[in-house]
Amino acid sequence: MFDLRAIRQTPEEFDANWARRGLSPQTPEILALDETKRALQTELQELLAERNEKSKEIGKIKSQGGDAEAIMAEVASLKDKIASLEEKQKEAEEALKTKLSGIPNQLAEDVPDGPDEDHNVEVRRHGEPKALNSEPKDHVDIGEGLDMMDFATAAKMSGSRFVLLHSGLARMERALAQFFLDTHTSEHGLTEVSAPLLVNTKTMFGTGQLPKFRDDQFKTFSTDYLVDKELLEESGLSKGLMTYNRDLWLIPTSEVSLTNIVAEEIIDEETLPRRYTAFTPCFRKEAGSAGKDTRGMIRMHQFYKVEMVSVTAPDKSEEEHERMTGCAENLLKKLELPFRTIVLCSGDSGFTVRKTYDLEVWIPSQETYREISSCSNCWDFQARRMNARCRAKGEKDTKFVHTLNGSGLAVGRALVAVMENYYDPADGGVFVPDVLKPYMGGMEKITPKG
RNA sequence: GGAAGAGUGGCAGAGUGGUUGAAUGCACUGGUCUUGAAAACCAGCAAGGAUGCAAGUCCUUCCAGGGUUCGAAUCCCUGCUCUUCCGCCA
Repeated sequence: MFDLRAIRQTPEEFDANWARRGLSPQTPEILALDETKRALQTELQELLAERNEKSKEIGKIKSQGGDAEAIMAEVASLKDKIASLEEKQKEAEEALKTKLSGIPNQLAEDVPDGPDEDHNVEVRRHGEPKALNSEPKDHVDIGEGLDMMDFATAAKMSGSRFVLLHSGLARMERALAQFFLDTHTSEHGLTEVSAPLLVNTKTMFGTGQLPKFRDDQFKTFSTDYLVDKELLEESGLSKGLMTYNRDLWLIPTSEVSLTNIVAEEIIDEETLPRRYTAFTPCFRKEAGSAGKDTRGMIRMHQFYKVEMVSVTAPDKSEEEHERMTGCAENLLKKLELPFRTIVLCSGDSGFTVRKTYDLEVWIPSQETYREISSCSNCWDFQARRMNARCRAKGEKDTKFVHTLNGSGLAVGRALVAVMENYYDPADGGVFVPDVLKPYMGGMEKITPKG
């Protein structure tokens, strides 16, 4: 969300920034809605002030035993006017909020301009892809060769974009997650959190998944709710029943749960930054990805991810962004996987984001780098949506915090990367990276069953 | 799932229809005193918004939504959360 005062002052700057994402000018509509809302609000407040004053007078007269009939009638006559203005004001406010909640974040100045992912800019590179003396095998062939990766059975129970892992691969997935978490907590100073996987609508709004990306989310529903909804429609009862809502959303990333920890809070600025990490499954509809990455484990409806989230004071988020990206890179270095870091261009940057670094790991079978982590500075965008603020000692005013999130790392994709980069064509096995051995009982290599 | 109770400012906790945005205590901030600190004393201390050059004025908010009323923290309805007990369960 945005600072309306700032938009009023320099609308052209906001439009120019949004234009970098390919948006047409947004401020004329925003300012018009804002104008309407404020005019109604002022009018309403004048009436309310009149009502309050006269009501107080009635109280005074009555306490002195006088007759207040005349003035009571006067106030009563204001009632309808106030009710209708209240309605209009609420509608105007709603319209403004709807408009604002669908507009993406402002981009940082140093985000390169460009229409799509082909215009992202490489920042640095680490490691060299190994020269292969045979055709590279992709992770599906490797996994099925090991008899430890099973898409068919997953499809039977859940449809496409699900998978079962067995034995060594299942254990390696777990080992990766443990290794990531332990490195974050012991070396990077993050606090491990175990948080809800099902969250309410307000929470999904806070981090920006709703309302715009509704179609990408999985939603649960409860029969209780349906019963009540039917009752509601039949009875034509008040809207009050609508607030009874046990429907929950499956998190698409633990960024949602971790960032919303500070929703509605006022934090002592001295206690910032807060740095969280969590290992959770993530659930995504992948609605817009039909036909994309249909083979293998790259794009699943359910996958594991270790997430990092930082909450900082407003002047500290840029350095925190670099730090966070470094934490993710550190994991790939320890795994000895070749990767590069890129900065996303304007057209490829996400809705909530001011600036994003992607880490891309080398995937031999595709002879290219593929995304394995995305580290973003959301600035005050999410904080405004979830009303998360901080206050410096001795200061009266509160400020919106800045929030950042990054994968550290996507576990499924990390498994893919390890399988392909550590593949041994001699026997179809997969060497265990040194850092994972302690997590796999000292195992040196995953070898085919039997 | 059933029963009972409760949700008020950073915390604790008064307040059951009328100058209550809210007593009091703690915490916090400034001051007096002190070599310094503590104690004591004095003063200040919610958030969001509208309007205005500003000083200020006004509006909203006592879990949330709806209702009654000239007027709601206070009365009614619905929901949510928490506590205790029972049931069920990993």
